[in-house]
Amino acid sequence: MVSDGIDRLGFLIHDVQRLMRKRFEVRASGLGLSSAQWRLLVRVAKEAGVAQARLAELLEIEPISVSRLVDRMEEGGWIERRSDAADRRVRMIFPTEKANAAYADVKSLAGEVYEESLSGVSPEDRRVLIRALDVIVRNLTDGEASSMEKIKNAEGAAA
Amino acid sequence: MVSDGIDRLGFLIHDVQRLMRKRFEVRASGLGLSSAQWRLLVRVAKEAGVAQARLAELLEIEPISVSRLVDRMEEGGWIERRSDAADRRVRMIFPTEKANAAYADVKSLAGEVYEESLSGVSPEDRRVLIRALDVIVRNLTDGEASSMEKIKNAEGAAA
DNA sequence: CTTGAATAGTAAGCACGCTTATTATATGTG
DNA sequence: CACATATAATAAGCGTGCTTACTATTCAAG
Repeated sequence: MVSDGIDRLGFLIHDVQRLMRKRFEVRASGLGLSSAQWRLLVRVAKEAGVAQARLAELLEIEPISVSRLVDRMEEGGWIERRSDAADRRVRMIFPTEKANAAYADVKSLAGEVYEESLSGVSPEDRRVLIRALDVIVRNLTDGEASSMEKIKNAEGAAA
Repeated sequence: MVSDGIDRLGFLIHDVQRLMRKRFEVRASGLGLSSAQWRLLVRVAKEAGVAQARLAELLEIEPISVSRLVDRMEEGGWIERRSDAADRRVRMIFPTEKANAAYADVKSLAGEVYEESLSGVSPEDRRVLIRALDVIVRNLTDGEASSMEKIKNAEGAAA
């Protein structure tokens, strides 16, 4: 019962997240890109011109968190804010040349960290791991809707 | 090759950690215990009188992080700092009555969050998940030693 | 005993998440 | 048009991690 280690799930996830982030940031420190900035950059690379509010949805963080992250990334020369002529509330986010140039490098760097993390884990177990994590994300994301409103969000995602 | 989803590992871990912490904190908000405080409390409950420096080792966070966490937990009435007569540099940390009383409740609350997270994951896959996460922690912790000193730490852990 | 290195704890300041509140702009309804 | 509501972004301030630098204390050498 206790020996399955489920009671350590939270501690394990917390430790893994902290260690992976740390390792990534040591590697990427030469570039000056944090892991949070990298996550944002991946999205912006795929959807150049995306609005901050949409980024917040995609990254599942609050708009204010995007705002300050984008502040620092703009200072770092990774992204550009441009105004939307059609809706002057909106700031459209574009990757800079610097970001495009670094993209492939940082991607392979992230891949290295994943490989180091998974050293000794069989391909079979890796699949189970990823699948289980996907299920957890889904369980906890849906659960939010049950405890609060956010049902409109679910509709939005389905559309 | 790409369809195994390994390239999403960092994103998944990050999301799972954030969602689990959030869910825990919503549940425990009535108590005023955050997940970081809960992690520390578990250690203190097992080793009453432990020094802050030792807590930092156990939790694998920096002493300064323990210091400020303990500040807030002392304010919240969860722990007590007592001076060590034998070594006046040391602050020994003890759980309060309030902490002891809340311990079992919060533990079962954490268990609920884990169960909700793992809904739909088979016992078999749960074992694989825990095992894989354990391996990742070990891979990334050892790797730190290779890049820095910390070899003495490994000895300490073995003793 | 005195000097110097090591250790325990803290201070200051940063990154990144959050909540709550504010400003500017759009939009829908009378 | 005018007013209410909604939305995009930001501001202020907090929690938890970090690095770097400091004080107080201990301990090892001389």
